[in-house]
Amino acid sequence: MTTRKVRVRFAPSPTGPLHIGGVRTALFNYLFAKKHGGDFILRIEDTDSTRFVEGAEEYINESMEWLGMTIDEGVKQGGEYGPYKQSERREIYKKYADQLVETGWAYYAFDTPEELDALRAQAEAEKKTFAYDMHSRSNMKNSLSLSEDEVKQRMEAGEPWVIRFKMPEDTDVQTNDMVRGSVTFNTNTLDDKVLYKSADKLPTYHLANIVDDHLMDISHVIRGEEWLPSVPLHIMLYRALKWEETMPQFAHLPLILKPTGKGKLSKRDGDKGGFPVFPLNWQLEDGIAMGYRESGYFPEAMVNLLALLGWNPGTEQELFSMDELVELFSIERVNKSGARFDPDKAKWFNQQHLVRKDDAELAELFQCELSEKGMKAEPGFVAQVVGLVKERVNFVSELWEQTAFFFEAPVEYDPKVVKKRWKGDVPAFMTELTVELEKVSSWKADDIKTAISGQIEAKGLGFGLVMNAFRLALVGGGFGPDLMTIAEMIGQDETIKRVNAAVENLQ
RNA sequence: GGUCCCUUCGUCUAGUGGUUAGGACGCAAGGUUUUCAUCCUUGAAACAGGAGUUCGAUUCUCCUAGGGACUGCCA
Repeated sequence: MTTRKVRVRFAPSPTGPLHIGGVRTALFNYLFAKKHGGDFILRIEDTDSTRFVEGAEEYINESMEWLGMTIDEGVKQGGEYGPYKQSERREIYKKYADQLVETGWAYYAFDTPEELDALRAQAEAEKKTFAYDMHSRSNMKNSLSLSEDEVKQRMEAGEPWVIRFKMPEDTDVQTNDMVRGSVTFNTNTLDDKVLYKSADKLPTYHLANIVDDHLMDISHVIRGEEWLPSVPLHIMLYRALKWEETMPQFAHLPLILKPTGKGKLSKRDGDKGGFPVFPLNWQLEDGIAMGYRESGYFPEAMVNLLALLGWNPGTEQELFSMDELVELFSIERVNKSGARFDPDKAKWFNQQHLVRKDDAELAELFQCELSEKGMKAEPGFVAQVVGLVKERVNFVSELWEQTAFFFEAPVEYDPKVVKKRWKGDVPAFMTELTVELEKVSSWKADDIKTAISGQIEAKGLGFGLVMNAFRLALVGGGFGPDLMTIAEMIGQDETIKRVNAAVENLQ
């Protein structure tokens, strides 16, 4: 058996912003493709004309680009297997739907949605479940129960119809899932799914999916666990179309669950917990759905955290670049059980990636924030500042609150610190200290320290007491990196000015 | 209800027929730091339950319980 080229697809439907679970599915597809030197295809599954959302397709493209998942074939990229948008492939599906009817694998049905709803409601009232299946199909309005003439008549009269798959009886369907192993279903529990609808001349997901995967020569289908129950239908479809020989291999990924409580992660969880569930911001009628990008996450951090939700390389390494993930990824090491999303750990991943960035790169990102605040600073200076504090922030957006004092004198002083540090002999001493600071001829951290230490000793004061007050004057609070370094960086004049200002303001 | 899937610290997970069941996030304590943070050290914390197979099961099998997905002319 010759091993065929790996070709996988990510096939979202453009009904809104891409969910984090969808992003992970895309990522695993991408990693698998690249690991095996294969193609990563983006197919837009817009077969539900009623759920189409403007802008969703562009959102998907932008998300993939931001995260660094390069698409080999797709609507924008083109390719030899196009079109890559299902609404542009109508004729193709119609042909195969007809073929299934001709070969007896499917039939026309005229039951209206309202009739079916009524039957479902009725069944529910009797605590039963209605299914359009091998048991009920003969009582329904379809080409199996109706005479040929009547079928023809209804169709010629323009009555809407659908094509349903005629699920065979009592057949065991077995699949060898790449993450779950052997799974078996019996067709007796399956229903006759709609494959095609005349109303909008479009197939449903099931038919479109099989036809496209076959025609696009997809080798592996990697998708969420919610698709597992439809595997037997899909296998039967491959069989009915005589494509079983080249049927792709399936892999069903575990779900991403809520941080607390039950069920799979949803948009509401993000709102409640204050963390993003989407890669990019998405405008809603009643507000905005937060995105990772706009929340300050690095794309590589998001990729990293998503990769480890349901997969691990078996070592104790937790931080990976996209290249490393491609190198190490294997579908066999994907977990079977659902993974709860942990917002705290997500932050940690971002912090880890932030610390690992070099100062110049971070400085560049920080410059944007600075200019928004009307601050101008030399790139070299900003890089130095960033280097001093990057270990104490999770996001670029937190940089300002840690470094504002490098760019402007404190506008206010932390009252708690004032109360604790600015008392007794301190104010008087600080005034004297400015005189000493004036005298420092070489404004370097070490020299400043020597000067201050000498003065403290001469006065017999506590080192800590003075230093904390000095920090309060320069920073406005009790935080920040090494104080002497701060003094050196803001300069001699500014340092003295701030001490004087503090003495004046904190009487 | 039916079908299918899943089950190791609170969370993400490693792991093996014989281990002190390992790591990470978070949490707690201590230390370093003139401060905050970092950092370091330490600690608490798990094999869902019951049978069976076996000299020995967290590991293999079965059952139970719990959780989840699906059950649309949605994907």
